[in-house]
Amino acid sequence: MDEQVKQIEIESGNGQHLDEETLFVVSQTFKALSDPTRIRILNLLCSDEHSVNDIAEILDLSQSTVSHQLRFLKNLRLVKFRREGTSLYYSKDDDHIMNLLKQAIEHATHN
Amino acid sequence: MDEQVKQIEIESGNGQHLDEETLFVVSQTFKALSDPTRIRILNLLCSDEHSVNDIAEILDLSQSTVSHQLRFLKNLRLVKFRREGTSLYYSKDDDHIMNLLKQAIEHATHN
DNA sequence: TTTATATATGAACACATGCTCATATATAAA
DNA sequence: TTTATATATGAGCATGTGTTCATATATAAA
Repeated sequence: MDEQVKQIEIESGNGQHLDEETLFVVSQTFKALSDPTRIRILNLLCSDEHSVNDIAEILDLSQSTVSHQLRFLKNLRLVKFRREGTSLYYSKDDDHIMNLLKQAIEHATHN
Repeated sequence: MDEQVKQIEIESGNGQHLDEETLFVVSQTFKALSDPTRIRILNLLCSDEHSVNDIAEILDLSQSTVSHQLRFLKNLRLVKFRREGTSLYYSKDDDHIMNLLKQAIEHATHN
């Protein structure tokens, strides 16, 4: 890699100019984590996989709400699923972003 | 699923139950980081302090927009300011959250 | 096939959000 | 005081968002 490009990339998270695509991806990622319902779903999927109806029952949400939010999270590749009969079991699909959520929760509870 | 199993699942695993206040604080924090304009402002304040007009000029935003967003960020204690004459110099006020932003930017650019 | 169960989907609605515009406030200098 | 500069603020508007409701789709069993 070219040294100048490399230097720019190193500094990209340190106050340098952010290109439009990066800005979009970062804002979308944080938007996914900015809704209480999605936070609860991700927090539940932090440890284990769960079917849609399980998530709805555990978190006391409607099946439709859970399905809509899972689609949102799936489009951002934050969760994935596997089929077993008629059930779809969802689980986390981005450990780095899940770690951001964990940090924020700890930051909020430890103060 | 019966109530006892449901209760156990809520409190088990790595993802602990999130009370309403934690949920609110976490979602508000991520909401602050979910808008491109606020991301650009925070990214600019990552290294140095800047006056309102400086931020507006550097990022090509209106003075009103910058002031509104700074109030938003100040209410969440993500930024602070000091007065010097008629100018207000804003700077970061939460290194932990700034670190979350930095991580997300690096995650977005390194893929 | 019919029936039951699980999940996905789109429309509609209420509410939130971010920007612009005009104006208010605050400090400093003349 | 008057004037200039810097910042804050509220109203209005267009757009975005999350939920509910009804319904569609998909898989499995009878």
